[in-house]
Amino acid sequence: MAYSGAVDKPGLRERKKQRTREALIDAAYSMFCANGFDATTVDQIAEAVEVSPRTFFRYFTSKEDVALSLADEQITTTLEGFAAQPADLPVLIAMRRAAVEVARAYESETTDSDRVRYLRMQDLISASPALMAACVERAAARLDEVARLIGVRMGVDPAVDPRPYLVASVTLCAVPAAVNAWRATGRDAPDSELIGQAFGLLSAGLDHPADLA
Amino acid sequence: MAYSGAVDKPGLRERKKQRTREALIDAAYSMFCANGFDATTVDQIAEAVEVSPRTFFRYFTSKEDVALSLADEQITTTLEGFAAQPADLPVLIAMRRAAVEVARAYESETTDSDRVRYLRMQDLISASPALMAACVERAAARLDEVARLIGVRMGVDPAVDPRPYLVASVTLCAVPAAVNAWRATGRDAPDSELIGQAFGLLSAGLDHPADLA
DNA sequence: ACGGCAGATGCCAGTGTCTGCCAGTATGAC
DNA sequence: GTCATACTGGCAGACACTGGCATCTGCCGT
Repeated sequence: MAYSGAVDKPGLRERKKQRTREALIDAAYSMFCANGFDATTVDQIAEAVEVSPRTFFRYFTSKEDVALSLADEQITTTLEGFAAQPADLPVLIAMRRAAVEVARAYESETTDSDRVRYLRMQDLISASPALMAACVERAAARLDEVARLIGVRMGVDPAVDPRPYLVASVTLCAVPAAVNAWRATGRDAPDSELIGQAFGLLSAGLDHPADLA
Repeated sequence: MAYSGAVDKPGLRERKKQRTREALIDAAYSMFCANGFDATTVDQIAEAVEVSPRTFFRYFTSKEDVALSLADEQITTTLEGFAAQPADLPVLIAMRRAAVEVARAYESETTDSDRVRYLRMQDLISASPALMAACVERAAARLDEVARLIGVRMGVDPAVDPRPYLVASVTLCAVPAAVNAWRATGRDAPDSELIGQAFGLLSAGLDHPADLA
């Protein structure tokens, strides 16, 4: 290496790739928000970044992929936070804390572009059924992983006791849907609070009335 | 009308349409099961029934549609059963009863073709991510309808109180996912039992241990 | 510093889903 | 029998996505 200042310089090729990837995401989000997800074609996104359409598919496996790349990171971060919670916490409480932490982190993001992009993504997913489906599909793909983590905390084996799968399903699928609906009801509380409330209801049992604070 | 014997004869045209529709579903299921969902093309299905591919799309909006036509009916039936439950039952209990009833009805279906087709559908959906996604997309499309029904029973307005949406999401999305995972764990209990257990856990609150009977 | 290597990209052709459009045919109403 | 209507087929085309091949460029050993 030339001079050892940085910990590990990624190399020119790698940086260029990263820039292309970011540019594709940015262009895609702009156009999705301007014209809608369905009305935006891959060709248009590629043209905006001045790469060939073929190249787009070398960075993202599908049109949905570019829209949900942020959501994926979010899930990953949440799971890391979940695993790091104190071991004596009940499962849903631990999951709630992790989810709320992540939402708060995005909400208080200093750089505008990150925070705005996060909010845009929420709206995009809400607006497009195709995206919503893709979102759940990706979540389902991680169901095993999540169930395993939950099983560890519950002290049971997901292969024998199905409860981890139930909790995993609820977390991955029902909570986002509920938060989405919640936002639709007009309350403009930040997502972090809505997430907290959704978990609260689940934790208490859905049939028992709970205060909505 | 010609002669008023039957209550309302659907007419030749209508009957022919119904036959075409059934034939398409049958052919599709056979080929899906034989070669898989993805490996089966619309052209092949159309050719098997001797209609043009164009006509296929006049009966079904997509390839997924033909595979999920049964699931749609199932949801509809469940919702009807839900609305018919005694009004003093808690929401999840009522939903559980309705869902279990429907599953039982299919399991004890007298005509083999219906029962077999139901089981085939389950396996198809489990096996194909694309189908799973479409399934969720359709469920999401009915979220408002379900939330409205639940709101009536809870005595709250879904436009103000988001809890109906939470329950609806859980019912439409988390429960099927959990049941699916449950089946994957190897237990070969009938779906009706798995559904019942899943609702039981939700009703009690996910953090409290519950017997899995 | 040079040359070869591997990865990144572009271009092209092709598959498969799905949608308008227009014309031909069959059904039901009179 | 006649006519409007609905159903159908065939065609052209948009769009997502994939494989193959040629080209170029950053990377690395010598």
